[in-house]
Amino acid sequence: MATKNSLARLRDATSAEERTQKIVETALALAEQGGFEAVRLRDVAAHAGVAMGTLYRRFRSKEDLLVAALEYETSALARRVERKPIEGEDPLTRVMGFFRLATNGMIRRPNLARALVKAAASGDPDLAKRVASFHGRVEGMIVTTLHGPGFPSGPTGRSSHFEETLAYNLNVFWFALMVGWSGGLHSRDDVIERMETVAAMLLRAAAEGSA
Amino acid sequence: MATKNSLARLRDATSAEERTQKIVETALALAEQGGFEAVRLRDVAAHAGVAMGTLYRRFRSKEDLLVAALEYETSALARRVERKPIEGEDPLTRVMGFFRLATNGMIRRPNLARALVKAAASGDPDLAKRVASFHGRVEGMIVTTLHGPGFPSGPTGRSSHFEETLAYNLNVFWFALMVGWSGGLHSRDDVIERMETVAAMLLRAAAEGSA
DNA sequence: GGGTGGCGGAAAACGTGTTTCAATCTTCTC
DNA sequence: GAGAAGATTGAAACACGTTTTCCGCCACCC
Repeated sequence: MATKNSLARLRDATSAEERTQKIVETALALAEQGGFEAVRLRDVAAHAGVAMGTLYRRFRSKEDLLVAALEYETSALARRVERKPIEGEDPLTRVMGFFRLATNGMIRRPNLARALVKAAASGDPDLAKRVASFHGRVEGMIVTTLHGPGFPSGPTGRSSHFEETLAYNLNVFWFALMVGWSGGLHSRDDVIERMETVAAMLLRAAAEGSA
Repeated sequence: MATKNSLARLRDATSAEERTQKIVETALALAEQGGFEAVRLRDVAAHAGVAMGTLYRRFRSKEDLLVAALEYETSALARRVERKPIEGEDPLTRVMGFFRLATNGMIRRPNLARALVKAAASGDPDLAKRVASFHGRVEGMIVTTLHGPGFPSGPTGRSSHFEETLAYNLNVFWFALMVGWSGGLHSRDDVIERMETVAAMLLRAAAEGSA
């Protein structure tokens, strides 16, 4: 039974982390096809090859799972932005480049986007940490984009409290627009246009405030 | 059976409008006590003295009912604002007075507030009209408050496209902050503080833009 | 006045998120 | 290698939003 151990290890390469990832990827795939309701947890468990109990050990609820999926997607966006930083002369141009990228990335798969937004806006206090983590990541990307390419983006870069507040506010606004889009209140172009208006205002006010 | 007719009519005085209102008020009461989950539609129907079928004839879903409840509450706020308009020298002071009032009004009953916000942010496209109506009302109040007391608030008052955009953006931002509060992302004081920061920025930018 | 059509009402049925439980399997410790 | 501690499984049970089904009542028509 010495092989049992190694076999078990091989199998366990399909465990823990990978198992969780499989669950998330399955949820993403189902959400992309049919939105929030299409993510039936029985199906997720079956496709991912785990039992319901396991799924619920990893995630407290359907919303929790979908917020995890949102973090997963956000990581992909972060890699994209790190690989090819947003270009542009002034901060407004760059920041709008970022929001255009993010918005298009979401809206390219509307069912998925709606499902993720719904989960993130569900208001479940149990999810606060995960949701905050997502927002924090996006804010980080905004700060980096504000600074522009070539700026040390790690903890080295001193980002002022001012910049962080600005990034926070831009992110809040963008998220709210996505919620509105998700609920059919406005179109993709509305999102971009509103975002541009507000970003211009906030950046101008910030520039003058710090000047 | 001639009396049957009049009796039926009397009963019907408890019907239609009043019946719907009773449903909404029951939902509000339950939500105030125990939040979104506590609004069990079986209970709502029982308390309001109607059958499930009736409830579903009036409202497409639980979210629909709660958004209707949100409109109901918004009407109360609108009456309050009309009776005693927000005072203050400059638009920023007034508009912050309004948001303080609205925020406190919501947060005074946190369970209810969370339930209403969740419904409004649910992203169901079927609810778009009702949700848009709610946002429109709040925007109307914001425009009125921006103008200040003594200003014709009816269709007489010419509110520029600029003011409407400003009100729209302020409302979007406020709603997003309420979503964040609802999800435990920040406190009541955070909401007020963030709102103040952004309102100051947007109003300043607007003043300069139109100058 | 007896059929008839339709509006609601009551309640059962259904789907899906969530929980539970006993049995089994893994892993870690000695 | 044996046993303990914990994780996983499979399946059933439960709760609640939503849908469907069936029934009675009232108005209207001949």
